[in-house]
Amino acid sequence: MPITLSSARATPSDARAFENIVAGAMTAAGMTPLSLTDCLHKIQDYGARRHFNRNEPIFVQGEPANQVYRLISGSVRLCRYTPDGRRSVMDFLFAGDLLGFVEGAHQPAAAEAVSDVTLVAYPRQCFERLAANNAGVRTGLVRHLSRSLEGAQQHLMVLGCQNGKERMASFLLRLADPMDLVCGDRLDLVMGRQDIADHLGLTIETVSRVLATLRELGAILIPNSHQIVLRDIAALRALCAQS
Amino acid sequence: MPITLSSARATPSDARAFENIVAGAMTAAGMTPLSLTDCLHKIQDYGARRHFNRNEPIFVQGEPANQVYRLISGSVRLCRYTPDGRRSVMDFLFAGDLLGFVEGAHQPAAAEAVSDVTLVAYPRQCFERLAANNAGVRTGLVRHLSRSLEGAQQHLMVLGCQNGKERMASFLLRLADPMDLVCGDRLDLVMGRQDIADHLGLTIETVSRVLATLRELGAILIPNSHQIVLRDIAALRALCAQS
DNA sequence: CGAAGTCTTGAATTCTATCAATAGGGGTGG
DNA sequence: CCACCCCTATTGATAGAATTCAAGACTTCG
Repeated sequence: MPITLSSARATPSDARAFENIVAGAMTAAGMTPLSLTDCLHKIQDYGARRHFNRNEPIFVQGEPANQVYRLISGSVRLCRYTPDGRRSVMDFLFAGDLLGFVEGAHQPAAAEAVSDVTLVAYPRQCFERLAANNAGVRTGLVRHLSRSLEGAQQHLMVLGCQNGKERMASFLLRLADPMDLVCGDRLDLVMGRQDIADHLGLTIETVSRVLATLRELGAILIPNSHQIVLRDIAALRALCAQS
Repeated sequence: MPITLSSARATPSDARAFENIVAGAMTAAGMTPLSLTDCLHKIQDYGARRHFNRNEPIFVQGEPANQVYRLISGSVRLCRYTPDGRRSVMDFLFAGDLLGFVEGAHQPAAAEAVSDVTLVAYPRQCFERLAANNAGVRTGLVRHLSRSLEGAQQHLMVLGCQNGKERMASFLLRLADPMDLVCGDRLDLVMGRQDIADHLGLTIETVSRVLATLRELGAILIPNSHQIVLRDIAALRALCAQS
């Protein structure tokens, strides 16, 4: 069940409604093609709104990929497991992020709720039909995939070239990225130490120690284990110096 | 200069010829949409055939991305550099692989010839025009991006979860992947030890030592530094056991 | 043949993992 | 409201893995 942008296959009756809404939204917006996120957002009432509790699986690795998702609130970890139980947290996703846009028939990774999560799920066939008839959606899909690839490659650099302190600095700055950074900004760490460890290719103990080191260096404050104050952003930037 | 699949912008005169050829090829093939690779292959005489010597840059990180490439022969490393000179080899590419299909205006990574390389370069505008009018090309682009992302995530697992021996086993099996594996198969290592090290997040010395260890375990033979005989494939598979 | 580059091997150091114990925090039930 | 318990996080001591520094062997090529 690949994401075919051209095939004219049977679709649920909702699909036509989707397209009309999107078409209307696009013309109303004055020919500016909507981003993929905006498109899904406009039709989100047609998707199924779902809720997941902390640590609940949204989908598991290997299950049929027949839905695509848009995250409304909360945060999600995207991770892969080895047969012997090791885990790699590929990425963390937050409100507004997209999820489940894969080409193959099965989910190559699992998605789990880091905090309580609300999202909208769309049948994959509906999305494919939407894409088949809407150039803006196709552009958005390509952009989404490109950005995901870009992010994965940046993280490959982190895991391939950086030591513990540098990895943590990169992680904190990436978490803070959306906000325009000012020293003293408070950062919420919704994910636990084990999640961070599996994301950075370290152990939970090393994560703790590295955070303590950054605090001793004066780069951060740790008011509690779920909050970090970025005390010296220049120092953090210097640590993770990567292009 | 994003890869817009829908915009009707001015294109070079060659673009129309591209489309006709591809359209012809597709109908001749009996409505089976061509893959992106096949599409580019069919029109490769319209691209510029170029040659690069060993270690020569094909494009550098940050340069304007205004061409896309299809590798005819030889092998290429795709890598990123940090300001302080560290290098991460994101991937190795071989004959038939695609290169340079990025969304942004600039190359996020560098491409360098590992061995002598022959490739075909197409102006990006031509490709975009082709994609705008050809559903098969769009499908192929999505598939290419999805597979690249899949590969990057698999490598994230390697760097995040595996030790030296396991990384090397994963690397050898991935290199051998296209051929259906038989114990005793000989593998050509076109890339040097430093390339392998920067790909696996190790040092050149560790790469040497890990290879020696795998030889002592009986998993491989090393007739010379550019060839590896896969002596015990089951042992290699057991080492890199990842789903 | 010589020289430069690449690869291998050795010894010491550094970083991270592992094992183990303690401390903190949040929620539940008395 | 407090006490208790479970889960999570921190800290310490030790072991192990990979890096670093250094020297020597092998290739390749002029």
